[in-house]
This record gives sequence, structure tokens and C-alpha cells, in this order.
Amino acid sequence: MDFLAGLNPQQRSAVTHVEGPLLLLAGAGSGKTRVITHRIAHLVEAHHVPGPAILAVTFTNKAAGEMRDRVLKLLGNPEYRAAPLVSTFHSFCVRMLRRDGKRLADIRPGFTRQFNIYDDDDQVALIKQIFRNVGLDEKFMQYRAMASWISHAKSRKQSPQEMYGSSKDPKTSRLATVYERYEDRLRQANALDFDDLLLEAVRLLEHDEDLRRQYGRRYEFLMIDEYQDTNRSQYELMRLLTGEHQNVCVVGDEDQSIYGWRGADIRNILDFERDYPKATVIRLEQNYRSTKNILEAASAVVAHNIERKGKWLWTDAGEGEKIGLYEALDAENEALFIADTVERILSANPSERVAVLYRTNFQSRQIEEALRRYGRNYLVVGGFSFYQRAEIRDLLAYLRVLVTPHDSIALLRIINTPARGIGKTTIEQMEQFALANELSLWSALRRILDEQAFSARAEAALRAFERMVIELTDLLNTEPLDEILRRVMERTGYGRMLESDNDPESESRLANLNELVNAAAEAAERGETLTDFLDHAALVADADGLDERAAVSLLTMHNAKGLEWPVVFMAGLEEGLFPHSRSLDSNAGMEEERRLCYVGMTRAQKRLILSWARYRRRFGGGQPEACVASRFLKEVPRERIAKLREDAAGGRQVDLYAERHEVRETVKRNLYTGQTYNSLDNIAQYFAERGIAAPRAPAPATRAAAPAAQVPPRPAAPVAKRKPVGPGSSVNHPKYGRGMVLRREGDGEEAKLTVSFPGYGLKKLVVKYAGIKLDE
DNA sequence: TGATTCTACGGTCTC
DNA sequence: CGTAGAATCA
Repeated sequence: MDFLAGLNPQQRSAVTHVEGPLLLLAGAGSGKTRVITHRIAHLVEAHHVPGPAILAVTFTNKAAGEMRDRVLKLLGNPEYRAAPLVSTFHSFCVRMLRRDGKRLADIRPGFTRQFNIYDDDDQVALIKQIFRNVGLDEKFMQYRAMASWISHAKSRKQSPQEMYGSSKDPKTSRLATVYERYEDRLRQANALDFDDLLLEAVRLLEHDEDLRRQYGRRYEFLMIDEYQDTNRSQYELMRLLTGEHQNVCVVGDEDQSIYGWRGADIRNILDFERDYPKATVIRLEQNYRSTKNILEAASAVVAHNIERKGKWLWTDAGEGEKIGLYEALDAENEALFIADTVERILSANPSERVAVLYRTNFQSRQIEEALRRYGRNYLVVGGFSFYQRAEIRDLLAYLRVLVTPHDSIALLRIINTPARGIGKTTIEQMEQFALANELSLWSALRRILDEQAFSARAEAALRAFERMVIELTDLLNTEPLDEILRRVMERTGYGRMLESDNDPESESRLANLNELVNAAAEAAERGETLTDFLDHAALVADADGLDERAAVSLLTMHNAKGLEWPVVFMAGLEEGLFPHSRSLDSNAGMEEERRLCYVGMTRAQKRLILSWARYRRRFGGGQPEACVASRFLKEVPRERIAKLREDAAGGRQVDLYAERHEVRETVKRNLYTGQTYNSLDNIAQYFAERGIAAPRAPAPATRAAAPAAQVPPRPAAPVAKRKPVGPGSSVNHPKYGRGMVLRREGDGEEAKLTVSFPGYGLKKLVVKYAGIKLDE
């Protein structure tokens, strides 16, 4: 196969570059994924580099999966053993630490390769606990703020001790105290947080010279995507891996650096040529994605930045439509305008794909409400996802406790869920004891039991708990993954707890857990171990939930990075919202917002519609506040803009109350907040380790109700209305009993339902034949 | 101890 | 408006 066909000269020279450092400055839509994948294929086919000697690193699992698919396809689907490794930084580090991390114990006492991963919810739980212990609360500092403070300290490699040394005020030394305890607790639980995954991988390679050489030889060629968003440890990792050969190709665009707040260091890309003096630099400046109007508008905005290398993308494409601009009366009107326009676009062309982008997640709510008003299904990316749900986290916490009972955060989570008589006082007693004797909660529990220092009632409860954990631990070596989960649900009483109460929500929780069991079974079939499964659950990202087949996707601009749609809306272009108020006082912050704007705009292929609202309320009940149009709007050349009708959506104030009520109710019943579209596929995606080729559905069945050309009249009452059977409905089946509908394909009698029946798992049923009844 | 109600408070982006 | 934690009651 000719991997050079159809490439422009710059792309071609990037693909054919073999040895030595290469910096690829690839503008938005310039075909960089194509270049990376073709370069990998070219190395393998033309230069006979063994596949596994190539390591490509991306930012999200999703991007990695996609790239892997494309590479494998180019290579004619080689065996797994012969395939290049495509991974995220985090997964790569986890893999290294699990396989070859033994010697990290030299420099991190207590470390074993069975470590746990603490995600940010675990971090917050831990910080909360520490605050409690040292008598602080959220008034001192918000938990998340504390977490990011610690993260920054870590990325600067400042130890708590150094913090003490340099602290001048009592606040800083308190921060240092929390930081110190935080680190102690992680070590005690043999846990690593997201920062540690990278930091410890770096430390391991620095410490273990043999391993460093081994890795340097194993991966002869390294590629890094989205290089502008790498942080310090990722940079160091790159240096360590390429110490032997310098065969590194980084691809990035300084104009798309949007993760400064997360520690991304834009200097990594700006200084690449200094770090690798022999670097070849290639610029990809031809855009193949957008119309001229879109490209010029986006370029004009980002040209207002000072901190950039400077480039100007060009395109062969025609002018295309002008950028639409809509000035809404208020946020509800804006949402209605978007929904209305989406409806027009989709009724003209049902196979069109549309994205609505916004700065902050909370903006999605109103847009969801408006879309539902039109019966239009949509996919929300981000927000509250499957693996963040309480029941999922609970069950995963049980598994973590079985792996390491010293994981105190996990233990604390499940010790009294379901309620088993271990109350606040008992737990406090254990915490105090653990603190005083520097023990994990689990060790403390056992010690106190030995010393018979609990009240009789508490003691009985704790003994039963202890026995249960030990019993379940035995399963780890004998049972397959899904069976372990089932047994945990049964033995802990978690399943019974959900079955016995009549809360409609419990039913969907149960369905979620069944789903988790299914995911575990699939993982087991792929030969994954329990740790693999837990790793995966910890490392999935919101963006991984995206499904391109959705007709309408709602997501933040951050999550939209690397993606494209024919039609893109950008909502809420107001000073203080976008650019966000937190970035108004610093130049660097403002430039990052502007880059984000550039990223958002360049997602659009054919049509870009910007909107803002003159009034928006900050809290649900408060008064609407007057807004000023975003400065970014003024930075778009006037002649590229077409103002859209002022009176869209009837120009009248519309009360979305009824819809809002209904959305809330559905959301409560539904499995995945907002994700009314193909939620099942999402879960499969969350847990699929490798990018299995999802079957390409033809036209997405995203329509829930007949399209309305006009704003439909407001429903009289939000309740007591006959709803079509769809996700969230509960149905009755003659054989399987009651079950929850997860997905519907098709309409009426022909509709095919995917239903989760407690005890039977998932069934696909056709309404007409199955004889199921809708449950009220 | 556990379930329920009340109240105060507050909102970037995320591997 | 939604949530977390406090306060209250069974």
C-alpha cells in the first residue's frame, strides 16, 4: 500500500521522516492524525521497524482507540503481538508500573505493583477526611482547590517539608500539613493519584537504569500527539524514553493549548527546538476541514494573542456560509433558538451531525430542556458519567477493598453501605485510633477488635464485616471477574438493598450494576484481570463517551478538542462566561480562553453559529443579570458575520417550566443523566479495553417524537401524559418480569427494545412479538 | 443508628 | 436550582 498517496508535500515529508527529532506544527484540520498514522505505517512497511518498537501517545482513550484502529487498518490488521502500542500517557505509566515497577519500592516505601489508583473523587474524599482530622472545613479552602494546590505542588516537585521551610504565614503551613498527610495516606493505602502515575513512572525510570535502557531500546520510535498540552512530567517521560535515540516526533499546535490550568506547559512546544537542536520542523498549514469564512474568523480571533509562534492557515475550500450570530434575550431564548435551528437543519437533512459547544457544563441544562421540547434526542458528553454513579463507585470500592483492605478511602465508602450497624461514632473511633497509631483503617479495625475496645453492638457488626471481607477476598483467586461481582453484590447485601426499597431509582441502579457485571464478563473474556478492570474504570474520561453517530452532541469546548462536525453551535459568548470570569485578570488566562475559542470555532466544517444572551441568571432562583457580548465576537471580522433574526423562537418569553420538570423526572428514572442516546454503547465503550470496531449504524435513530417545525405549544401538565416506551421506561415481560428499557430502535410495534431484567441481564425484544406491557 | 427534613451556600475546564 | 452537611426525629 502506498502511504504517500494523496498527501501534500509537507505531509509527505513528515511521513517519510525517519530518524531524529521531528516537530510537527499542525494547525487545526490540517490532517495531523492522518500524518501520524501514515508515518507509523510507513515506518513499519518501508523501513521494517517492528510494530511493537513504536509507541504513540495521545491524550484520551478515545483518541488512542481511534488511532489504533486506523493504524491497524493501514497495516492490514496484524496480530496483536506485532502491533504498535498506542496509548494514553496515563495508561502507559500504569502499564509500566504494574509490569516493571517493582523497584519503585526502593524509593517509595510500601509500594507494590498491586497499587490502587485514586481518581479525583477519591482525592476529594481523602482531603475531606484529612480536613476532618485536623479540624478544618471547606471554609478554609475548597476540597477541589486543595486538591489542585497539592497537584501543583507535586508537579513542581516540592515536598511538604520544603513547604514548611518556605512558609511564612500560618495558612501555608496548614496547607503543608494537609499535603503531608495526603501523601502519607496515599502511601499507607498503596495508592497513586493521577499525578503520581506520571511522577512515579518518571522517578522509576530515573532510579532504575536498567529499566530505562530496556525501555529506550524497546521503543525505538516515539510519537506524541497534542504535544502543546503536555505537562512537566510528561515532558520528562519523553526525555527519559528517548535518551538513547532521540527518535521522537511530537505533533501539536500552540494555538490549541487549552490545559494550562491542569499543568500543561506551553513551553514544551515553544522550546522543542531548543531541547532538541537537531530537530526538523514541519508546518502543516493547509486546512482541509472548514470553509474559508470559518477558518478566517477563527484565525482572526486567535491572532489577537501575543504568545504564539504565529501561523496562518489557508484553505482551498469556498467561502461557505457566513458565521451566524444570534443575540438572545435571555438564556432560555438562546436555548430555544438553538433547538429550533437544530430542528430545521435536521429536518432538511436528517443525517446531519450537529454539536452544541459551551464553556461550562451547567449551560447544558437549558439546552437539554429546549431540545427535549422538540422531542429531539441528544448525547451529553461529560457531566455525570456512568462510572461516577454512586452504585458503580460503591461496587468498585468493594473490589478495591478486596484487593487492598488498606485502601481506607474505599473502605470508608462501603463499610456501612448498605447499612449494617456501623455508625458514625464507631467509625470516628476507628479513625482516631488509626490516626494515633499510624495505621490504616483496616488495621485499626482489627486491632481494636483484638483489644475488645468496641461496644458490644459495634463489635458484632464489625466482626461480621471483617468476616465478610475475608471471605470475599478468597474469591479473588478462584472466580472469574463477573462472578466475583455477582457474589459481592449478593454477600454484601447490596443487591438486596436495592431490590427491597421501592424507589424507582433503585431499579435503574440495579440495571446499572447488571451492566457493570456484563462489562466485567466481557473484560474477563478478553483476559483482563481485576486490576485491569479497575484501572480502566479509573482512567476512562468523559470525552471517551462520545459517539460520532449521535445527531446532536452537547459538550464543553474542552471536550471537543480533536473532533469535528458539519454544524457547530457555540453558546454563551458573554464576558465573564466566555471568556470566563476567572481568566479576566491575567493575560495568560485570557490568551488560553482565546485559544479555546479558536478550538471551538475550528471544529466546524460547514456552518458555525455563535450566540449570546443579553440576560442570564446565575442561580436558579435569582434575578437575571445583564450581560455584555464576549470580546471574541468583536474579534471576528464583521464581513464574515450574518446576524440571525432577532425574533427566532417567536421572540416571546417561553416558559420552560413544564419541560424542566419532565427532564428532571426522566433524568431521575434514567440511567445516565442526559445521555438519552445509545447509553448502552457508551458503557461498552467505557469498558472496552481495545478499540473494538463498533458496528456502524446507518442513520442514527435519535428521533424520539415527530419533528416540529414550529415551537410546539406548551404542554398543559407535565405529568399524566402517555409517554412512548423509551429509555427509562419500566416494562413487564411474561417470563422475565419487570425490567428497565435501556434503548429503543425504531417506532411503534416494530420497535426493538433493549431491556435489562434483574436476574436475567440484557434482552433485545421486539415489542410486537414479546408481549410486553408498559408499566406505570 | 438510620432516615428524613432543613438550611446555607455557591457554580471552569479534567487525565 | 442543586447539593452537602447539620439538625431532628423515630
